[in-house]
This record gives sequence, structure tokens and C-alpha cells, in this order.
Amino acid sequence: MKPTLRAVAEAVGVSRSTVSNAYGRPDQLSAELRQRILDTARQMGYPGPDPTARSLRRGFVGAIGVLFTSRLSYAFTDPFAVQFLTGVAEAAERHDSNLLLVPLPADLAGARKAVENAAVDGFCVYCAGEEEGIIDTIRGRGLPFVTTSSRPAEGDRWVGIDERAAARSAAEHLVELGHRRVALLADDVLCDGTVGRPRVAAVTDVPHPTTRDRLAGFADAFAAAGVAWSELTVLSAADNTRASGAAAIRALDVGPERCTALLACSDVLALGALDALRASGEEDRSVSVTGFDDIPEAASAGLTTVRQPGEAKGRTAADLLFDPPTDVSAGQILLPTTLVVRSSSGPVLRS
Amino acid sequence: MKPTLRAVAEAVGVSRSTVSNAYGRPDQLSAELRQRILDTARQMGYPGPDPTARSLRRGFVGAIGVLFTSRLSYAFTDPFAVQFLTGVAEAAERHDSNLLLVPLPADLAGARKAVENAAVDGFCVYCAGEEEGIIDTIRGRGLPFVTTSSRPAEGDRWVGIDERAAARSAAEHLVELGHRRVALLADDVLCDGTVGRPRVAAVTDVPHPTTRDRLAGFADAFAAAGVAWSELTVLSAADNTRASGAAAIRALDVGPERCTALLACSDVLALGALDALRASGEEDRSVSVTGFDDIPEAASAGLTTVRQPGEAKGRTAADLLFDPPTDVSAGQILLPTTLVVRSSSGPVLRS
DNA sequence: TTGAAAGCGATACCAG
DNA sequence: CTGGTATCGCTTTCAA
Repeated sequence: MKPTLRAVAEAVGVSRSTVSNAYGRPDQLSAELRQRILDTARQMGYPGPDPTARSLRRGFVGAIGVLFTSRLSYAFTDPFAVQFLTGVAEAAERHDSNLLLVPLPADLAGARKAVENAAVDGFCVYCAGEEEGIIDTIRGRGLPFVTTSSRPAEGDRWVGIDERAAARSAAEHLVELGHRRVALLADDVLCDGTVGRPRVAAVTDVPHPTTRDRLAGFADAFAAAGVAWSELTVLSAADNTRASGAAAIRALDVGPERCTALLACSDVLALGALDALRASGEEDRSVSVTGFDDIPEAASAGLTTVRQPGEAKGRTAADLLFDPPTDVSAGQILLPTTLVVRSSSGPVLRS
Repeated sequence: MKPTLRAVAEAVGVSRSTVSNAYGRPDQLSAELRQRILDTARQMGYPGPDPTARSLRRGFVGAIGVLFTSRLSYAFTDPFAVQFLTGVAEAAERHDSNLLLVPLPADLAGARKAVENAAVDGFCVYCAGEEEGIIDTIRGRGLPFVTTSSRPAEGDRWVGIDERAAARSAAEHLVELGHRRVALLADDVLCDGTVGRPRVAAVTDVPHPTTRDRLAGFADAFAAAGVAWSELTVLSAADNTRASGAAAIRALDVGPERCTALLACSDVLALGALDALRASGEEDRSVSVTGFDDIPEAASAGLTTVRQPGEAKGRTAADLLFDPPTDVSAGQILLPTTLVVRSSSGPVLRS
């Protein structure tokens, strides 16, 4: 067994408080005594105050949690998530805090448990999907948190973008290029595992808020151009990965006869779609494709997409967590987005 | 204040142990009583057992730490690190553990403190550089750990590759293609911040073990071809990023007159080098370039490189941490590497 | 400056 | 199946 602070105190012949002070409050005892304590401690192999015990006593952990939906390993699958994490990490570091990555099981009960068991001082909620129950759980623990979902509750700290307007900008771009027969691609549109072409009577039927907002934004632009929701083809991918994006396209014949453009809800899906189109022998640009996020790969692939500042989003979120805004209204921060036009989108090609 | 377990016990009129059991050992009490306890708890706003207190009592945290050198945000800058993390995350998840990302300050004292303060059950040491003092500190805490450095101590759990042989394979490839005048690129070769062309009398002077091993591997192949260490140009980048890789090349005239090939110690640096060469108007392939790691971007850039299984490395490391091998000899796992030849390397072009 | 005492919030063992 | 008791390892008033 490792020796405890108590053992050190006994060995030196002082009280536990004094030993504790030797570590945490050097100014509370003579430098000489302190040195003597530290020396014997080292000699006894005492590793310093136990972090857990200290946290319990102080009521402060020194770590913030980042909540992810689904498999933790997926967190790194999407470069956009990595950008976000980078920002959070940067801020955490600045505040001398560690980062605890917390994966949320798919079932609400399990997710609740994960949140209840995380030893942290607060949460950055990156996860998408069923956030309601999760946020309630955080609130139940009385911990501060910051969301990035699309619909922040009144008074909650939040950082995000105008999802709907951002999506609309991409769709308007395609409308201007003359596209009218288009497909929309998102992951798990109905949150029921349906892959391929789900039946979505109205965009309001889409459960996942971010997906819903982006699809709604796409729809807005086409509605303004006289194309109704029912005329849009909705495609659902198994999950937000390049491979699934490709699979979703492959499963359907999205050729020029069918659609002239495809709007994806993420770059990862869009890149997958490009992979599939290319593999199916489709000529480049016979189908215009747009993405969302503007991850690094988007640039090299020439993908037209909506850029959102991932790293800034993470950094801002963490900063909001560490330094609670005094003014409540300053607790919700809207970040800008930009449409980045590259080679993956172009005018409709007549055959 | 949030109510505590004690308060719930009093409210229900049972002992604290019973309430505790209601949460952690459902089989230790009647379903009926349990329900009654859970109900009043919810009603009182009791968020369930405090994670920190529980950890203290149980002597188990439910999280493992990943140690990174330098800035935490850098951890995500290198796609290879992301691959590694993905693997660790996958394993941690499988073992119902969270992941604590711990950035290590550059100074040893600070790094020690970071290790001492991390509330975890064990460490995956990904950091490079001064590992000695850090590993001692971990050992001092009596926590299990797994290293990925190039020189594991006897009896330590370790997972890695044969750095030197792997590097050699890349160099041999270039030798076969006829290259004799070459440059070697690594980050912070002398660990003193020198950028550009450091004076390295012998490869054994390189402090960082991984860098040293890889450079030594490169040198081995050229030595076998009759090219001495002193004839090799060593380049040092400020850090392991694409931009710094580019900058290191730009600072020197690595044109065909000077060198016909460049061997980088990481893909990130190699890609940066390609950027710089291209930007300086160098014709493609006038200088052959090789990397190390085989990150996703390497494939799309056509970079010849040494592939090491990043995700497997992380997964294996974490598994080794969770399931200590009974046989000590099984505690050190050597992963295979492969030379992946792409378009960035070719025969020497005569001018 | 130093030390004694009182918890922080929970769990485990063991008797009933 | 239930409850008393003894910690887990440390920090923090407050008095001396």
C-alpha cells in the first residue's frame, strides 16, 4: 500500500493539517518545516495528496466533460467533431482543466447514468439527438453546462449557428444554378434506423433538431423557387460517416435522370456521396453536391459547402462554461457561417 | 444545496446502506423498498450517488488518462494522434470507462503535477519526449500504465513498432530508386527549438527517442549504400505540423541541385514539405518525398509512407491497461509496419 | 505557526 | 433482507 498523508504526518511528527498545507499552501508554514515534510514524504514514497479525496473535500474536480452521442470512437470519426474538441481543449488548458470524454449510450437510461457518474465540474454538450433528458440530468446534478444544439432553452448557455439560414444559403446557391430536382441527404433522418429513402411527410416530422433545421433550410430555398417538400427526395444514411454517405447514394439511382443535385447535411456524407457517384461512373459534376461544416478534406475535394467555425465553437463553449457571463443575454452566442463555393457544384447539365 | 444520500435515508426512514444498495446493488433489497427509495429520492431532487465520493470509497475511478506532450490542442492537430485516440476510446468504451485527456506542461515539475492530480485508474502514455520523469511519477502513484515510446523498460507494458526498421524500409526504397543526396526532416530535432538545419554530429545526439530511432533507420539504409551520416542533410521543423513542415523546407533551398529526395519523420511534415515544394514551383516528383504513419490524407496526396496501425496501437494499449497480461512477456506487443509506395517517390530525375 | 476536530458523501462488512 | 459502524484520504475552520 502507498502511504497516506496521515502516515507522513506521523513520521514527521506533525499534524495532518500541516502536511496538507505543505502541499497546498506553502505560505502557511515555515519553508524549513515544509522542506522537511516534503523530503520525508518523498523518501516514504508518498505520491502527494490523492486527487479523488482532494476533489471530494474541495468540492471541485478540475475537469470538464464533453458529452457525445453514441460511440466515443465516432467522436473522432467526424473531422468536424475533432475541430470542436480542439477548441474545447484549448480553452480547458487555459483554465488548467482536464477534459473528460463521455460517450453516451443510445438508451436514455444508460445516458443518464453516464452523466450521473462523470466526475466533472461541468459539461459541454456536443451530442446531438435526445438532449432533453440528458440536460435534465445535468441540471439535476446542479452542474453548469453549455449546449450547442439548435434550440437552446431560455437562460441556458449556448453557442451555435443559425442552422436553418445556413442550410438555406447552400440550397439557394443550387437554385440559382438552375437545380430543381434535388435530393437531400442526412444521417438517420427518422432516428429509427431507416436507411435509404424514408417517408417523411413533412420536415417537422424529423426528430433530430439539427437535422430538422438543416433540412428545413434546404426546403425553404426550394419552396421559394416553387418546389414543394413533396417533390424533394430525402435520403437517409445509416450514420454520419463517409462510407454510409456513399452507401446511401449507391442504394438509389441518383443519376442525372433522377436528380441534378444533392444537398448533404454534413461534409462527411457529401464526400461519401461524391465517392459513390464517381465509383458509379457518373461524370464529374453531372450531379452537383454540397456539404456542411467545411472540414479540411472538403477543400481538397473541391466540395461546395457551408462553413461553420468548429474550433471557435468549441473554444467559445468551454469559455462560456468557465466564465459564466454576468449578463444572461451574453450567454447565448451565435456564430457566423459562410457559403464556400468550390467545384462540386455547377449549373444543371442538359443531356 | 443538493440533498445527499443521508438525507434520502432519513426521509425514507431507512439506513444509509440501504439507500446505497438501492442504487448500486438492486439485489440486496426488496424491489418494493427499492422503488420507494428511488421515488422519494427523485422527488427530493437527489441526483444519485456522488461520483467523487463513490470513487474515493471504492478506490476506483472509472476513467483512464491519456498523456500528451505539450499543448492539449495539439493532440488533435496530428491525424495520427487522432487515430491512436480513436483506438483508446474504443477500448475504454468496451470497458465502461471514460477517457481523461491530460496535457503535460513542458516543464517536468508541471508535468509531474499534472500526473499527480489526474483522477484516473491508469495511464496510456502517448506523449513523446522526456518520459522518464513522467513514468516515474506514475509509478510513484502506484498506477498501471502502458507506454508507446520506442524504448520500453523491462517489465513495463508496451505497444509499439520497430521504429528503426520501419524508417529504414522507407530509406531503402529511395536508395533503390537511386537517391543518394537526401534530406531528413523531423520536428525539433535537438529539442532546443532550433529550426532549419541543426548541427547533429551523430544521430545518437538526437534526444527524442522516436526521432532518433527513425533518423537512425534512415541513416542505416544510406550507410549501407555508402552514404555517410555527415553527407545527409538534417532539417528541423518547429513542431509536428504541416505548416512547420512547409516552413522548414522553404527556409532552405531543397531543389534538385541540392537533394533528390526528402525523408520526413511524419506524414504531417511530409505533406507540409510537398506543399512547400509545390508552392516554390518545383515540378512534381523532381524531389521524392516520403512520410511516416500513413494518415488518411497521405493516400489522397499520393504520399509514399510507412504505415503503422494507429487505431490498433491505441486499442491494444488500452486493452493492455485493462487486462494485465498474466505472462509478463505478453506485456510488450510489437505491431507491424508496411511501406506504402505511392506517387510522391520515384527515380532520380537527371537534368 | 501549528494542531485538534469535524466533516466531504458514500460503501462494505458483518451481525441481526 | 436490513442497519450499525468504520473507514476512504484529505482539507478546513478555529483555537491555542
